[in-house]
Amino acid sequence: MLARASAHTQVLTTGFRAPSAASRPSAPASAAESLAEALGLMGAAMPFARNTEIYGEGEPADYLYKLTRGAVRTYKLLDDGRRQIGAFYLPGDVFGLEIGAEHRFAAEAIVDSTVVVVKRTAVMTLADRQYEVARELWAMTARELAQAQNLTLTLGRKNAQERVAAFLLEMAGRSSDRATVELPMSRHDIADHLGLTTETVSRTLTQLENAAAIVLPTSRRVVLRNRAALERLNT
Amino acid sequence: MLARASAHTQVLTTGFRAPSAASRPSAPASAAESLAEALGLMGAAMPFARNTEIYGEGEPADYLYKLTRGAVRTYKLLDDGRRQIGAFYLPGDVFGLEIGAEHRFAAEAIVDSTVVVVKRTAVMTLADRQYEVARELWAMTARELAQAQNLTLTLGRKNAQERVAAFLLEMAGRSSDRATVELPMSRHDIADHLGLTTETVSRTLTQLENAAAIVLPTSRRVVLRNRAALERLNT
DNA sequence: CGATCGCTTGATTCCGATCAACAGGAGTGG
DNA sequence: CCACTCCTGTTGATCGGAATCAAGCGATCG
Repeated sequence: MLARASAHTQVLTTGFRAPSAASRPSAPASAAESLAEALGLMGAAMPFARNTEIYGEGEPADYLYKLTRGAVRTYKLLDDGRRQIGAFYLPGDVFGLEIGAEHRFAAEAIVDSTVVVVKRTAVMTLADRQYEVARELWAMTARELAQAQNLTLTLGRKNAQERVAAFLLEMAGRSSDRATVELPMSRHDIADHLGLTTETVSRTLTQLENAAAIVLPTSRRVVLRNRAALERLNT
Repeated sequence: MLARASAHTQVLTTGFRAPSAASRPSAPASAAESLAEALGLMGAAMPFARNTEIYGEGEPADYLYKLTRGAVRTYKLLDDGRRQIGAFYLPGDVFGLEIGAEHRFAAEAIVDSTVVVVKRTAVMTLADRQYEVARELWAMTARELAQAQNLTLTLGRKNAQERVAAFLLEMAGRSSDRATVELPMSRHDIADHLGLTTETVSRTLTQLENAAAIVLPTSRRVVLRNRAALERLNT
């Protein structure tokens, strides 16, 4: 990512002003809870086209990212091309936060997206001064940990139906409309997140529709018709 | 865990003295790196017999734990008894650190073990005052995250041989002797960590032995004979 | 308008699960 | 001390769920 690296630098040196928004009294709830929001004011918005890389695995983690439009996947590859998608990010989510020097996953835009790019040193400087910021960075890592640990249970011990049900419920929990899920990602992406194949994801969604648990108005829109049935699969 | 809870309270109120060891100049390397060591001085040692619970999933996370002898597993259960072991802990490891109010996994002693139990509020108070402590708590969570994320790749995309090879290499990396691994846990535990069955773990170890990648002097001792072969399976 | 991509469905294969038996060892109680 | 049981691990036979191989259908795009 050579061209993009310089693009980062450029927008950041012109656009970055460290407004220290987390300390403003007008911030919502607590200062800590607003860190994700404050990050949106600390960096510069950058567009990424569909299927383009935001950063690669092993690259220096000099920035963190807040998604404001679109959708992002993070993933690891085995050398023969097998892929594990660690997480999907939706608008409002922060990703790319590392404590080490390098990104442990690669990140790509799933659809055309806009990302606010924030220099890590700026955030760390803030954390040095304000305990609430340091605490919130820790909390972000802890939330990612909880999510990764839940995924290990899904991948280690659930069958295809249970995996897909868990995925739909998780996506529903993150959407504004609790009952309708818009899927920005392909069946292949879902498969690579759930440790399945495209065909199995497709078949399983069809099964769930036949069982009246969901409706598929289009392939990228899922209506949860019988949430209890899905939750029964989820435990 | 009623009897145990009061036991915790008792030993802690008598034994806890907050020596603030992390700030002593005699600490090894950096103050931050010695937090795990300092924890050993902040709590009271408690013995746990083989297969006994240290804490349950969903219990209040009022303590964190440093293992000084034995081995520990943390796990989640599905309601029909399927189990996913999130991690194994060996002497020197810290576990049970949460940012939320509750333990997200249960913890059990695999063999007779000794654990130093530290009140979380004591550590958090220290973190409020010393940036290095807060930073090290964050780093501990980040290390657990990295480990959980690596496990998702294993569980989502690797076959049985690759899973077992990854497990052996990870255990070898944590043992003093790089080439010999002592396994405190049963085949069943390994299976529940790797998303396999007891039989498949056993068969796979036999295959690896037949392929001259390992030797099994006893069922609980593994000698890595051809590390390159294992690493070829690991990527 | 042809080509490519994403999705679905069908047929078949295969890896690991399941079911089953047995051996060795540790612990227990007589 | 021995007889017994229980637990752990290994190996064999069979099964089954998801992967693989294959085909076809729209929708999108150059």
